[in-house]
Amino acid sequence: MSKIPKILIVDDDPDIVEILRYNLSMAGYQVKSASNGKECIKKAKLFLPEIILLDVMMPVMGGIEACSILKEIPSLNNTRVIFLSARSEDYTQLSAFDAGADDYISKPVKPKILLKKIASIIKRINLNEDNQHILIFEDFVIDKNKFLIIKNNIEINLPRKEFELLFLLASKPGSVFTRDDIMNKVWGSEVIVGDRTIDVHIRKLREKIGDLYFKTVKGVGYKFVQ
Amino acid sequence: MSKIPKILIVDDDPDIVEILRYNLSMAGYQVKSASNGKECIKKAKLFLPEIILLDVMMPVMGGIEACSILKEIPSLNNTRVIFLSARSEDYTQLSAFDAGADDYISKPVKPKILLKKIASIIKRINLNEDNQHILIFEDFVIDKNKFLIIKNNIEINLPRKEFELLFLLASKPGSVFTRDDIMNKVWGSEVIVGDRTIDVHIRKLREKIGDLYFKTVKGVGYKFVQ
DNA sequence: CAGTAATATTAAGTTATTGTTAATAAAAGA
DNA sequence: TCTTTTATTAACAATAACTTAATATTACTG
Repeated sequence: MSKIPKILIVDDDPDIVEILRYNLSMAGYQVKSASNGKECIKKAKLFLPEIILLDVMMPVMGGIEACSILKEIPSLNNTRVIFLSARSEDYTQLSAFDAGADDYISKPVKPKILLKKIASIIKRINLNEDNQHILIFEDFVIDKNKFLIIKNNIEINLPRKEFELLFLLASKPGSVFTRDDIMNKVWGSEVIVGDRTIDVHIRKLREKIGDLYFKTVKGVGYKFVQ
Repeated sequence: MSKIPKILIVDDDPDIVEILRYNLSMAGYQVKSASNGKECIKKAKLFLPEIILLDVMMPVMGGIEACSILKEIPSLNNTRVIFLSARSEDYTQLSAFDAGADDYISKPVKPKILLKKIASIIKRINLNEDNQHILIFEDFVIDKNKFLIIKNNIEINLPRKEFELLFLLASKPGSVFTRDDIMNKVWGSEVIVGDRTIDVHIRKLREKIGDLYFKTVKGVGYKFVQ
C-alpha cells in the first residue's frame, strides 16, 4: 500500500528524456523531467521524488553542482541521486560521488538494467518505511504490523481469520469480493470449509467494528464500504 | 559515533580477495572474507557486515544463489550486497538484481571508485540507522551493551536467548513478530528448534519482567507492549 | 404476496495453538 | 573437571479460534 514512486529525469537531450520517461512510466512510476541543474533543483523541491536520474553535462548548471545542492536540501534527505552519464572517466565519477551521488551509471543506459536497479532501490526505501501494512480510513486504522485496528482511539484485537478477512475487504474499499475470492485468499485453496463459515466471520466483524462497514451483495459476496 | 563498518569479501580468487582486503582495510573498514557462497552465508550470519562484496562465479555455491539466501535472513536486513563480477552480460546482471542485489559492478574493479561507492552506501546506512543499543521505556531500560535490564532500579540479568528475544520484541513495541521472525532473528535460520522453545522463553520473560508486557497474538506470534 | 434461495444468527462441538511443568541436554564458568 | 546455569524437548493442560449445524430472517422472483 505504498504510494507510487516518483522519479525525476534530468537531461538536456530531449530524446533521452523521452526514452527514459517512456520506460519508467510504463513500469508504473510517476515521472517528471527537467533539462538542467537549475530546473532540477526547482522541480525536485516541489516533486519530492524518490529518485533523481541526473545527467552530468548540461547547460546552465551541470549535474555535479546540482547534486551538491540537492544533498543540502533537507526535504530531499530520502531522495537518491543516480548519475547517468556519457562520461565514464574516473575523475568525473569520483567527483559525482563526492557531490553525494548514490550511484553512477555510464551511458548508454540499458533500460532493463536501469529498471531493475531502480526497483531494487525502491524496494530498499520501502523496507525502511514499514508503512506497508497500514490502511487508514476516516474513522479507523487497520494496522497489520500490530495486528489490530484502532477505532475511536480504542485498540480492537481481532483473531487471525477475522483480521485477514477484514484486511482483505478493506484493501479495496467498495469492491465486492466473491465468496470464492474470500475463501481462496483467507482460507487458501486447499482448505475446504462451508459457506456459513464466512458468514459467521462477517458477523463477528460487524459485531466488533460496526454493521455499516460490511455490505452484503446477495448472490455475489461482500464488500467493505467506508 | 557509529562503529567501524564491516565488509565481507566473497571471491574464490585469493588474489582478488587480497587486493580488496588491502584497499578496504587501508580505508579503515573491518574486513573478512569467504571463498564461496556457502561460506559467505555462514560468515555473514556471525559477522553481520554492512556490505557484502560478492563474486558471481564460485565453486560450491555461486553468488546469485547465495544472495537469494542472504536476503531471506532477517538479521541481514541492513546488509547491502554488491556483486563484483567479470561477467557483464545483461542476463547475469538481471538475475543478480532478481536475487536481491543492491548493486552490480563489472570487473575489473577500480579500487578508488569502489571505495567511493562504498563510502556513499555507508553514509546512507548511517543516515537511517538507529544506532540504538539502549531501549528506554516508561518503567524500565534495556541495555544491550551491558546485556541487562533495569526495572525499579534493580538490575535484572537475563540469559542470552531470553535477552535477545526481549530485545527483538521491544525493538518495535506493538508490532507482532511471527514465530518465524523470532526463530530467524533469535536462533538463526539454520538452527531448528521446536515451537515450544519460544513459548518457554516467553514464559520466563513473563516471569521475570511481568506478564503484561508480552502479548500473544494467537496464530501469528508475540508482541511487546508497554 | 407467497415461495424460494440466500444470508444471518446463535450456540455447541471440534480443532489448533499456546501455556506450563518437569526432565534432560548443552554450555558456560569456576 | 566439576558445577551451575541456560537451553531444549516432551507431555499434558488450558485456552482461544474456528467450524458446523440448526434455525431464523431477509431479500429476491414471479
